[in-house]
Amino acid sequence: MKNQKEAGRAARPGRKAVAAARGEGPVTLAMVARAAGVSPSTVSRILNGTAVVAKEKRDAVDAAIDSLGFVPNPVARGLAGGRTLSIGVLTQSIDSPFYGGALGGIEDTLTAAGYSPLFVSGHWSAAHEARSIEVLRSRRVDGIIVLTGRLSDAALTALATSLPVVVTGRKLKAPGLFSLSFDNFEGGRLATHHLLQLGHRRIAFITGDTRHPDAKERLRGYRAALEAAGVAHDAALVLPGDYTEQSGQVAVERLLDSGAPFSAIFAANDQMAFGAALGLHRRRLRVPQDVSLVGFDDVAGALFSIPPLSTVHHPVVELGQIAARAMLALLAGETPALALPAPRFIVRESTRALA
Amino acid sequence: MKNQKEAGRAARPGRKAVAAARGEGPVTLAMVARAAGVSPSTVSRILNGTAVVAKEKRDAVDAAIDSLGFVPNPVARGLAGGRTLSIGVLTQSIDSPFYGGALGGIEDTLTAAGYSPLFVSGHWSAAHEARSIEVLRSRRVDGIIVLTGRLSDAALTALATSLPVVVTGRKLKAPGLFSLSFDNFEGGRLATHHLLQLGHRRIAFITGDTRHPDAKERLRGYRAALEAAGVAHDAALVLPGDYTEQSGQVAVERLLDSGAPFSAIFAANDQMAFGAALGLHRRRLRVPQDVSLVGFDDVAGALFSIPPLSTVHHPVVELGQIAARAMLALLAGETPALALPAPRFIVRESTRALA
DNA sequence: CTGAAAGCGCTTACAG
DNA sequence: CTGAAAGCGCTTACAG
Repeated sequence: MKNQKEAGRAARPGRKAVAAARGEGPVTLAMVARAAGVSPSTVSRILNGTAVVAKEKRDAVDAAIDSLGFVPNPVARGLAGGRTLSIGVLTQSIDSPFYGGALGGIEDTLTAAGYSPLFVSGHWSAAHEARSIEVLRSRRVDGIIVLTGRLSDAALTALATSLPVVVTGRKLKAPGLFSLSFDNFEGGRLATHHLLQLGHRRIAFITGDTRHPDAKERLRGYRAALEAAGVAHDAALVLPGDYTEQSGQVAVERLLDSGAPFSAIFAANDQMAFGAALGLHRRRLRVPQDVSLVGFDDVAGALFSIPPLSTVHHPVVELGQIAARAMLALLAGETPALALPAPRFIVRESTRALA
Repeated sequence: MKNQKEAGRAARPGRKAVAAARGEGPVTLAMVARAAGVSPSTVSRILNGTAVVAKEKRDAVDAAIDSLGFVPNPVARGLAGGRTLSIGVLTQSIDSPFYGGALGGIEDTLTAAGYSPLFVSGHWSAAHEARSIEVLRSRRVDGIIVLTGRLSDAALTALATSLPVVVTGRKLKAPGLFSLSFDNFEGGRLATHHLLQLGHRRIAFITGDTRHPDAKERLRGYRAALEAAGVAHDAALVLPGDYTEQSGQVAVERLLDSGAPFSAIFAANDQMAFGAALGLHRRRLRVPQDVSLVGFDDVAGALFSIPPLSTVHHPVVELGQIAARAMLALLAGETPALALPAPRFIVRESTRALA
């Protein structure tokens, strides 16, 4: 009997000894409870604000937490309570120059609220995205933020029935789902309008992947601005692109080879604008002296390109922050009342009035 | 008695009903065991390859797993087994143009091995990094990959006593720790050598934050190359920078204002080279006609800068992949035998022979 | 307001 | 080779 008890008690010190040897101090909630002279339930309730607890017990627990340096184990919390305090974030590529800012905004906002983001990549494929979502679910994230991507609206709506979902880049209404979309149409209009104001009439447009709604909207904005200005639309001036620098460069080569006259280029994103700039440079065409160039997104590099690129500012950091705040609201059972700032056109040095 | 039993049994269907209503199917290991007619222990052992199991039971379990679509819950696994199959990754900024590639390499390699990366940012502050490491530990990651940063060697060595650690950007030997360092000295030498070969003698150097070992090494490489070529070192040609575009631009302005003659600039990273290029552009100096310019790192933007930047290729994607593979090796109890590729200088269009 | 107890979904000695 | 049992560190009805 005594031996058994000894053995039983020995288990704890043994564990602690091991932990100590590893330079670690895995203080558990039970230890805090013991130190404070209350039950684990009470400690848990104080931790979670789940119930009102007598002030003196609360103080004793707080003191114990401090002195022991207790940090709740999110893993155990996840198993027991069903909350892991982690939020899945589906991005297309963890190192996208475009989404980088959004990831940072998400991380900061979530971390400040005690949540951890779990980033997974979709690699621009619906299949990959679906797999990544599965990883997220198997990790029991409390919610999922989807940065655009190719998942169908139906898939997202279905997902939202089991988890709060925040999605960017589309307009979707469904229970448990909040969507956030940037006004790409207005952005496209703004950029084109800027060029028109400078006297340009022959304005080429390099499209993004037109399977994406945002690419479509930007194109629509371009057309609407031309139309509003009474400029006839010329199909020869619309070149296909896919949002990569490479495609921007190729588009310019084609445009030049086609012989169609133009005095300005509007690339549907900055990366293609950079490629276009290089394409022009190769043909000894100067920006903005010979050709005015505008981009879209205002990625970090736009400020230091040569010349600094005039572009539509896409508030990606805010996008991330707002997406995260919307998720936090959803988690709190609230209905997010948040929206993205309107597009602004940033005039830098890549455009000039038509002589 | 009957009622109790009913109530007891009702719990399961209730839960399942809820789950079903949410469109979810949280199949548990216990369900698999029941379906296969074995004990949970056996299922667990098959899952983990922890013991040899009779072929027929194994087949039955595999079949049950397939038909039920069972996915083990990593959260429960983490609690029970002490392994979470997640690896913490401490980066400085989730949206760094430089580290982006490394994060992608880490993600791909880890994901393929069934692990999930948990990215946290240090924001270039040791205090922040320490806090982020705590988040990682509280989440019970199985190991931590540290991408440079400001943590002391001692802190990392201590960390490695409780967890496998892989650190980049320094040379450190300690139990449970593997370090991976790029030959920045050689890279600095290579870039300078390229300029020397083109006939340049007055080569300015824009440093990184010299508190970082890599920045120091690059500077050392620059000096060594000059010395080897018998070129006197001129302190007026060494300008302080901090790895930002902004600082590169400022450095060039200072250099120009100082009146010190020079025909080439070696910026300790590409971002500063971009800033320097803009600074030169502002003063109507052309690259490479008037000034040759080289960078370091070969970030994505270098290929499409104008002109495309000659630079030292820093294999960041491989860095990430190798760091992840080293972690996997450490986790398997092996000693990683991995190293980074040697630096290569990439000649593009920002340099030319001195007339 | 607060405890005792059961349970979250696994893993792992402990015994066959 | 395989089960029954205990336990990982929490949370949450259930009873006071």
